[in-house]
Amino acid sequence: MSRYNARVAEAKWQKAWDDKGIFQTENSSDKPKYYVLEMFPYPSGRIHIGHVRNYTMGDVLARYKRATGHNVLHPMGWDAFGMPAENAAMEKKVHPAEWTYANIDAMRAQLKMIGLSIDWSREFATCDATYYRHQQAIFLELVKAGIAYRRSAQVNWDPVDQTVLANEQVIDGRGWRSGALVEKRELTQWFLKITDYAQDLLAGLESLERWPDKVRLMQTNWIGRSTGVHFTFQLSVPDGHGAQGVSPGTLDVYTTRADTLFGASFCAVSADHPLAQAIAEKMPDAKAFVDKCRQMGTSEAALETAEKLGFDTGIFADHPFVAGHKLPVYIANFVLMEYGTGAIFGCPGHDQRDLDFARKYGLPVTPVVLPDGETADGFEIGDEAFDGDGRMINSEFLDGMTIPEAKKAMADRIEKAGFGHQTTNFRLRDWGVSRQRYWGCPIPIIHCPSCGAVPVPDKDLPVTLPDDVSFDRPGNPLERHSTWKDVSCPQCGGDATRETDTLDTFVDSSWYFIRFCDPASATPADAAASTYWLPVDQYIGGVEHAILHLLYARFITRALKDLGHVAVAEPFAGLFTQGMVCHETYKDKNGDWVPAEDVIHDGGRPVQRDTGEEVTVGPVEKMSKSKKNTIDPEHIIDQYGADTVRWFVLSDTPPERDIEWTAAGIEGAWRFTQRLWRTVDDANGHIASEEAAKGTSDEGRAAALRKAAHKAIADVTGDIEGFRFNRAVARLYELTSTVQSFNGQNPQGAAELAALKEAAETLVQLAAPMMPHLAEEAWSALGHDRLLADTDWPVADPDLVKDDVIKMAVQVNGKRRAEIEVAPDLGKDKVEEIALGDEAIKRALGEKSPRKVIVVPNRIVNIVA
RNA sequence: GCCCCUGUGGCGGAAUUGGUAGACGCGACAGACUCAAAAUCUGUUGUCCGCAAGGACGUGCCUGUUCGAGUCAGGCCAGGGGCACCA
Repeated sequence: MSRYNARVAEAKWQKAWDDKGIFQTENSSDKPKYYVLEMFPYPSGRIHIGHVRNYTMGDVLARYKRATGHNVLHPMGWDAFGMPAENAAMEKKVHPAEWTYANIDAMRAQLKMIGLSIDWSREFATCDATYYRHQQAIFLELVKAGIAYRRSAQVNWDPVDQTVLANEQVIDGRGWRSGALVEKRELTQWFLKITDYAQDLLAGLESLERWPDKVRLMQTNWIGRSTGVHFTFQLSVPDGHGAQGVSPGTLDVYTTRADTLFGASFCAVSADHPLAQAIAEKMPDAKAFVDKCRQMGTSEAALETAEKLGFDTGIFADHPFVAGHKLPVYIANFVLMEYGTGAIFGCPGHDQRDLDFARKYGLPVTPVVLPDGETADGFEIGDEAFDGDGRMINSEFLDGMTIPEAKKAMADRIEKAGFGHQTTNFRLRDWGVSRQRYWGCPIPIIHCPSCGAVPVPDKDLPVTLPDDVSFDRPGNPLERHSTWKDVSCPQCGGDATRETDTLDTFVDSSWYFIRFCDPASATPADAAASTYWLPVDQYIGGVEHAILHLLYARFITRALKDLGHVAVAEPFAGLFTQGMVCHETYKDKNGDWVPAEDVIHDGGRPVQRDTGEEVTVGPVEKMSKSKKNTIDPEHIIDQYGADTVRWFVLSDTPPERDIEWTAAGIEGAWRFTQRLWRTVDDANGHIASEEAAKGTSDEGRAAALRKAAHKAIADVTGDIEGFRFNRAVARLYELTSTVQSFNGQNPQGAAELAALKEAAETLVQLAAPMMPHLAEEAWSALGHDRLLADTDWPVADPDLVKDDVIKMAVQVNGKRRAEIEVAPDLGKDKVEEIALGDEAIKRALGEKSPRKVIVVPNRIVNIVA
């Protein structure tokens, strides 16, 4: 009996695939095309288990599709721009490009160890000038089309480090390095008009049938289409008010609950609203409040969880339908300038946030919707606003209406009176793409004092990043790089400066899948290649990208379609979102994190490998560097081989769910690797035995084995198609056990040996997408010269997949009392007869007689007595 | 705070989508092989009552719909993901 040597076999078969170039793909074929893509990695330096899981899933699918006669595109590249490279530059004094390309080399080598069926000839990194050259061209086309534009927007500003901070770099309102209080600062920045596509992006979701419902729902909510009313309040400024003369006299609001207008008790405007700005200029305490709002984070979560604060401006808004009813106008920290008009009216009775605000500032609370079943007399709002269904009260001409009726009636009345109109509003905001950083795609614009923002002429593209930069000072090195920055204007020839902002890395990842179709194309997208390959048939990646990356990619693809670059509007026909990889966390007696790879189990106690000191086991969390609970796949592959690691990440846990990495789990996968090899090896011994060939077969046993093999083909095929890899794994465990026990029963004769050969080959073929190296080795051992990677997928014989007899449970009043065996698709009457004749059922029924018998064919019988 | 997801034995999970809850694996226990250990093989393994036959309970919690609910509806609880400059 031979033992499987993963190290030798894996190197051997990787070379065999490579030498024949079988994973290199042509841009045309008689076969149907299939484009499988996993979200490309950020080159952080090391592959982590999450990558292995992601790429293994894609590889299973790619290999399966190849075997089922598809022309498969399965490429790999690098999402290579971003902040970590600049952080490394600051901390380790290494150039971002050098750091990034070294990481790519290291990670490419690691990925190749996994044995992925990737067409490496199409590889590129987004930081390659050959890639971002085309991104710059696309950007200029977007400028020309009016999709890219400039406007002022706020950023997080660290006054000590003199730099813009990402939201994740703001911790409790302070800069992560300097600890200084973060300010908001206005900068002129580039935006992409994704809002022009809001309705389109929303409608397109309906066609994405092979996307998870939850992702479509999240995007729907993110786009946030609502219908409501936009209308104008008349403002009155009391005599002697500090803001005398600055008020524009009116205030525009947007509401989705026009029906509750009679319950309004205040108005509120954002601190960034022009009215708030105007008042702040005249009133010092208003300015103090606005400044305070400015110190809050820019993230929505920070705004929503912050204490709701307001500043009473002393100005009033006149209620449009109640003469003399004046609503105080507040500046409030929870009103977003970005949404609607940046101003609202508050109806505390029916909105929890408004209610909290009203209670805090002593404003009246008038219920205007009466819950069904309540009486108007004495109905009051307590601590909870009522946002359910009901009928209007206290609302004059709306009284007695349902909420939808009242919304319509109020909108009609406002339109007729001429101070407002019904409108559709989106929560989606335009996409700010300017980043004040070096390590990104330069924005190909030249700012000229006389010509304005001038596009860099196409012949001058790409605008490449200068290499000679230093990170010893804070801020963007491009801004102080005069030989790069100072240029002459392409239009007038006068002195001008380059745009020093670079593009958001989400732009890089919004069209890379198009570039893979033909990475050498002289245009951003080769028409023939992209028409052939797009859309991506199956995209696979983390659910954390469910909104931003996927929405931006859908948007850019639509824009490129409108610009004539691609033929499709939707880039990803199928989407699968995988779960994360988690691991236990460990701390030492000082409460410091202990690296998971340094922890061993000594007699059940977790201890540090070197010191033997006991560690405390913390919760199972997503693998992260900060918690030191990462496992380096390279170490595991060295120890067990790639197939074992691939098998583990596919086993047990459904792909969409989080998986926990455990030492026991990888051990179990390793034992199975050896068991599978042994099973095929043993089978081979029987098949080759001249002695066994002379014996006489038990036809029944041979037939049963064939049946098991063909059922496995049907099951595993369905499981791979349906992304149920964990179940495919379970089916392969079963088939292995079946073949193994057949081996143990001394098979002989033509029929048994033929069945055994078929079953062993089937087992190897079905395992191949998951354990490609071992499968090739076993396939070769079974006497095949042709590569398994080039062999067709087995086909199940429908006659062998069918059951001969079906076990049906029989229930009495919903409780299982017996099991009967019947022929498949036996008539209901017959089944009922057999069920009622069963001894256990007679006993269970006792004195009672059946009142009703429900027979679900091939499933269950329920007797109601 | 808002949006989305998840919750089943000691553990990972399965359940043909409303029809026998616990497939398959891990762990544990018992046995075989071995001088011994490892490896391997065989068997048992949701909980409770019972010698057994058998019975009761059981899918985070509560309520409901149904002949029948892990699955559907309503209300909670707990954990996770996203929230627009992390990728």
